Amino acid sequence: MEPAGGGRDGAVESMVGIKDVARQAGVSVGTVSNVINRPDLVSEETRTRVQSVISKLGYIRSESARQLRAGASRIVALLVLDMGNPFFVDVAKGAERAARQSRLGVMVCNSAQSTSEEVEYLSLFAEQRVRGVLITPADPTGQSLEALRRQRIPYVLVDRVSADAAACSVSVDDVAGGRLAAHHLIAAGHASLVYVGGPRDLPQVRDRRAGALAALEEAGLPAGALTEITADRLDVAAGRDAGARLLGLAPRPTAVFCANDLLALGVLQAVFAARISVPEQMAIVGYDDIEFAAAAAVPLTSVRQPAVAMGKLAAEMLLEETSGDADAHEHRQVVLQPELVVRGSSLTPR
Amino acid sequence: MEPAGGGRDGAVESMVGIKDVARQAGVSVGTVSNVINRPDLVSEETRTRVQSVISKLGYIRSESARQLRAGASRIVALLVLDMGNPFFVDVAKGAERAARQSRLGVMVCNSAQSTSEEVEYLSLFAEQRVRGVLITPADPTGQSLEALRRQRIPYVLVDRVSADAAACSVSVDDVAGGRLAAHHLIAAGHASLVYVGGPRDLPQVRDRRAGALAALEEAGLPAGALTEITADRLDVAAGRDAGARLLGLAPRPTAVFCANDLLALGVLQAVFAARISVPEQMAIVGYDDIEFAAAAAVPLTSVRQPAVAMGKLAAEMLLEETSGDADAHEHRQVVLQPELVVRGSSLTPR
DNA sequence: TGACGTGCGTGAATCGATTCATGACAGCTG
DNA sequence: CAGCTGTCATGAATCGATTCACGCACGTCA
Repeated sequence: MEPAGGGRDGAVESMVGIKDVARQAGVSVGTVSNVINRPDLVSEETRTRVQSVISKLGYIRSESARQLRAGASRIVALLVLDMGNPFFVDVAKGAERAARQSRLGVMVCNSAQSTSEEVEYLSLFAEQRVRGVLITPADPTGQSLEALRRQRIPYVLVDRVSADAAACSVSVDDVAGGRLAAHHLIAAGHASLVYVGGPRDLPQVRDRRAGALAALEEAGLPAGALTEITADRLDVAAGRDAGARLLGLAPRPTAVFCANDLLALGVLQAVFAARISVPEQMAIVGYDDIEFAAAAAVPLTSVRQPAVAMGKLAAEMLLEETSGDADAHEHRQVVLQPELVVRGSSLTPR
Repeated sequence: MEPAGGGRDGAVESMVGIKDVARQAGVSVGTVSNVINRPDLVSEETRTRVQSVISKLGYIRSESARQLRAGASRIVALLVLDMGNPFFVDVAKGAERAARQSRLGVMVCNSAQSTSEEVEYLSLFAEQRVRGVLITPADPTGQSLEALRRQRIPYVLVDRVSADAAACSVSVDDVAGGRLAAHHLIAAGHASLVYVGGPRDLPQVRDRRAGALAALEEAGLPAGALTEITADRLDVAAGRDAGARLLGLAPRPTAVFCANDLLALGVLQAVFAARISVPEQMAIVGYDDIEFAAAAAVPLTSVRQPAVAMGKLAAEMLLEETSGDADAHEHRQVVLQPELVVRGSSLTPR
């Protein structure tokens, strides 16, 4: 295209490397590297001269080369279950924030709850020699984690507790969250409630239910006071289905606790379509406190998870693990506490 | 460290490289490389032997080294304006899908509409020598794009039209979308309507308004039939504010068209709180058709953008550009068509 | 004056894979 | 048998940065 260096600056030919800088500045490549990485080893004069050449040529150092020597890259991977769920978007925000403070990038990927996609991504991460992985595993057997361990890739579990303490983890106390929600409904005068759950193999779903049962027991109510509806996924459409089933129950329930906000929004929609007023005739509580919970036609009471904090903390723990000696590191299991946010969907009628 | 291959597998010491494979298999490193990259150059026998050593040692090739020679990495960057907007999440899904078919990874990052964050990310991408960048620019001056061009990083604009045709772009015809929405409301009998827009410098906001005006004109209505309310951001909270202002208008509007679904949800919530029934007393149309639009208490009529297709197409165009000769490539401006999805929030009363 | 320390810079080795010119060897032909 | 072709494998050069042992110049002190 362009004849021969006709352009304004020298950027016509491929990429300017450290050697070009060294030549222009009349120093060795080692010195240029020192200017960049250990400026205190270089004399004031040389340093400024090299710096100016760097900016004149628009030199950008190659991460590939740097990481080839260093052994690990400056990228942290985040593998979540569902990018469509605002909860995980918040986790990603937190992780990104923490990573950027160390000038690291975050590669956010979506396993969409599929074990095979998870495996595929993990192998991509291994090839990239990522600094570490933040993961909410989709694979219930734990083989994915086993693979990470074998390949000596540091990882931190997000929204999961590490069963065998073989890694760090950051999670939220789902039993406590379930208890908060159920306790709130019971205190409002409801003597029985419905739990709209999801796939049985999700720890979250089980724990939140366990918390609700605990709250019933504390209130002296029988376990039979909890009716259960099982959705097959944790999204809005599944919530609508669950809502329909809910309305078929007799006597009609007055209080519903959903395993997540997407389900709750679906339920709310079904209930609203049936012209049943919320919260007067039916109280609804969700879980996660996503932005859309507050934005629903009837703002949704929900159990807030510190999602951003969780992502941030997870990333920080990963950085901590990968910066010091690997041997000196002790795995930690951090469990954060959820918080009830009361809104219109569950206010006591009077 | 290790005396002489004493462990179960060799994985105890650091990382197994191509040299280890070569030694074990009794061939040269060049041959191992050929087995991986050009298997047809290697005899059946050697190939299987090397393959088996590879899997026995659990060899994983280093992307850093590979890309050092190749010059570019196997990562595509996606820089969006707002990760919290499900629209961009869908774009990301599409891009990811296309990228994975070529065994590329996507690094999704969030500029949060901040020019400075955008700049920071772009420099990270440059250091990483990413294969290319998919970007919805936050910087209105175009300097970010200028920098990309100077550094010879291929990029594709997403949800924007390239003004000077200096790059590929994939966008949706926002004027047509605005026209669709307004036409729908006019056809339902509304003789005037309100446009809830956002920041003036966003092309989307302007174009959708222009489309609405065009529809008015086509229907023989005066331009004054369009009242405008300007939100300062494009999120739910801003929508609530706009809704409050909307309700203060006299006479009360009967039809509202919002520049995006987040705004529309906010408006819907404000309107609902004021006990005004939708769509009987007020019709509302949004834009983007995010999942939560259908999930609203009154399902939201919205202009659907082919977000997933857009992300997919953008990624494919980028791959096309980066795989062939850069010189042979001709930049294309693809404009997709939006589609009206009619739901409860705007059904004609009778 | 010679020994020594210090401050600054050099240049070669290195990371792990790719690529290509070269060579070894087998099989075929005239 | 010499000459030629084609198939495979080799090993060295290369990508761009980091790192470290070394050397040079200068100053200080005994």
